[in-house]
Amino acid sequence: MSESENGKRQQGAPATIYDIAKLAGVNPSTVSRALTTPGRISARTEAKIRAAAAELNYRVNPFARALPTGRTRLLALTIADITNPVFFDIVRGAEQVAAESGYTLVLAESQESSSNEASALERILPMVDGVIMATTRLSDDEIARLDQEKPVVLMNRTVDGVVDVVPRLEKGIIAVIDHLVGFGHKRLAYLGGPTNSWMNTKRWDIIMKHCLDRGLSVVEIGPNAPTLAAGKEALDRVRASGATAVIAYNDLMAIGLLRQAADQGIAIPDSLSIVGFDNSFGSDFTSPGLTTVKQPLLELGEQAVKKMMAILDQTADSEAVIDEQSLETELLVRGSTGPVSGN
Amino acid sequence: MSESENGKRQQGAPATIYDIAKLAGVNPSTVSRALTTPGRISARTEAKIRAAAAELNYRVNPFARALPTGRTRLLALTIADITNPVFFDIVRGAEQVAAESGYTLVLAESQESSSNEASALERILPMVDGVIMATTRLSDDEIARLDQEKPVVLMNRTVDGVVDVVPRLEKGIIAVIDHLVGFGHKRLAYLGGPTNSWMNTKRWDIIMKHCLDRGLSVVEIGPNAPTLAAGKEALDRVRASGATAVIAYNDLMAIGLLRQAADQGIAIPDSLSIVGFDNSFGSDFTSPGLTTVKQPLLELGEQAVKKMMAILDQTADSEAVIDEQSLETELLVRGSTGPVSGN
DNA sequence: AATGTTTTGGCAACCGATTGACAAAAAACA
DNA sequence: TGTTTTTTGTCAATCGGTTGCCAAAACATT
Repeated sequence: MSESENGKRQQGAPATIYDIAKLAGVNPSTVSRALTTPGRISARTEAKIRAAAAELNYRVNPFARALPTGRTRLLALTIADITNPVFFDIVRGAEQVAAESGYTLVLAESQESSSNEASALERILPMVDGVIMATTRLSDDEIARLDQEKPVVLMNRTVDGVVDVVPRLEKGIIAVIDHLVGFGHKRLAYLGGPTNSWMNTKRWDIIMKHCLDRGLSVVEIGPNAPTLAAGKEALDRVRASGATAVIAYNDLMAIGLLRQAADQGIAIPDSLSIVGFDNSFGSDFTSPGLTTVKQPLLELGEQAVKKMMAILDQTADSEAVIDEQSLETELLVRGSTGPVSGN
Repeated sequence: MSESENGKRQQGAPATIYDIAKLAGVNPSTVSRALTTPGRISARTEAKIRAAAAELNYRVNPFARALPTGRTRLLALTIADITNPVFFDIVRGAEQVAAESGYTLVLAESQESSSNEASALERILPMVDGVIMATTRLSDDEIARLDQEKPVVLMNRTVDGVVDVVPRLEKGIIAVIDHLVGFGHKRLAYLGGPTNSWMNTKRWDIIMKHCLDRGLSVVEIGPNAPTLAAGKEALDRVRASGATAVIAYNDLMAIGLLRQAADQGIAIPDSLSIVGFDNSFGSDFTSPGLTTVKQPLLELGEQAVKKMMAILDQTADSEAVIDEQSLETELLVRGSTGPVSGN
């Protein structure tokens, strides 16, 4: 912050194709063709133009390009709460695939509020080519309507008519339940997440079904916010339920339980087995580490963007890419589960 | 994915000011004025136009607007590694202030690589009004050059002539050292971060200075990647150094030390006191919780965007906003530090 | 009623690219 | 050499807004 502060900061206005045209002695449209339609212009002229472009340090103006083409190469990614580490790998996977294809991600955080989400989307929608919803609190109707305007890819949720990426839950959940049964648990609890979370309902349904099949008793405790604090608060209710093992809606809540138990001097897993969902960042920070149903988060993000690309530039194999559902959940055993002890 | 799949997904092309003009029976330029320059157009006409706009569900095309004005209301935020939870609150704080002012953030992750960072910026630069660098691996020169093209606000780093937001480190660091001295520690270690991190050098310099002042011995162990894994790996070196307390470059590394110690059955803080930096997400997941030098991360993000706004729309108090440096670090004591025990 | 002043809205150029249509130049063929 | 075909580059319209300039309309003043 010195002398240079006063007045304009950027002097050299960025070069345009008109500048290049002048320098190379051709028409602007020739420049455009040389740069975007390889082969359309003779090699000699193209080389001359590229040299001029390089000399002027030219970069296309994405807006000027977006205007006639309608394509911005921008993708919206909506998440409920950036403070939730599940999004780490989702975002990273999405980022990577997007960058490879020359797309850029714009993050829209809703902070768990559907009105926030709607207004953020309102703002971004006109400038993106599509919307990827990692976690959305919007209703099915709103999502379907959105999909009318711009292509949508949903993660971890299904809405009729909308493309989605949903890892199969069954495998992981069956493995957890078998794991707990193997330790002698007979009374389970499910610590539920937010009401308007599609995934929450789904997880509970499948858990309940498989507990019934095996003659285990299971109760749902909730709904709760999907946060560390909510997990802490819920510990008393979980213990009161008489369950010897609890499966939480996500890792954050499970860690909350774990932390609260530590504070109260309750031994984990001796007095209570705890399982989370997602294997998100931090689930191995605790002592003991958290047993969890791992989601392929990185792949989730990757596949969502791949599907979006398939929708956007319809190629031969688009159909196949869009219909692919290859992701699975799996059990990851750490120290927070163990044999039921005589209580 | 049903009947509606085939062919176009979006039918109703978004409304333009021309559509509104036709519906309201006025000239397109009048529509533009009515919508952007309140007061320029008579109340009656404006009302008519707004009604028409509402009826057509009109939203400005940001690109069409950006073309003549050169302002996109998009801000780039560069971070080194989205997997690092320090960014949670930074991003959230930045997001919030940006959204209030009608700006949208575009995240650019460099994954700790300066070439990645450069290429991501290359892609985004033409479409943003400014760049906020939360953690950058670029050199001073590169940053200064960037600032020539588009306004830059730096976080946690200082480059001559570039606007920055840097919390004062002294207060927090002095408090830690006094805290450790109070517990009887005489031999400290600093577990260093990456070489090209400005902040790493800064932290080490200040720690060293104050240790010297108090006649404590201190060694730097590093450089290291700023990751959990690097922290784990470093434990042996830390113990070999004979230090009774270690201050890590960031919380992630400190947690790595903590986890590794737990795995090896080394009691914390009895055998070794551990301190982190940042108070980032997850630093209270561990047992014991991590003592850390807390950074005002949310405010950091907020203030960075505020400064950017001040640069972008020069108002009366811009100077004051840009020059403000009010943030402080402070000590947050949890369980990972304690009295030195006879070893 | 005549004149002056302020409001209000329209015209047209412009931002920086893309692209269909076409003419000039070059190459291929007879 | 003359004709046809292909290649190459130019012209001009277009995307959807913004904005300086100007004329018409409304209002105020004498």
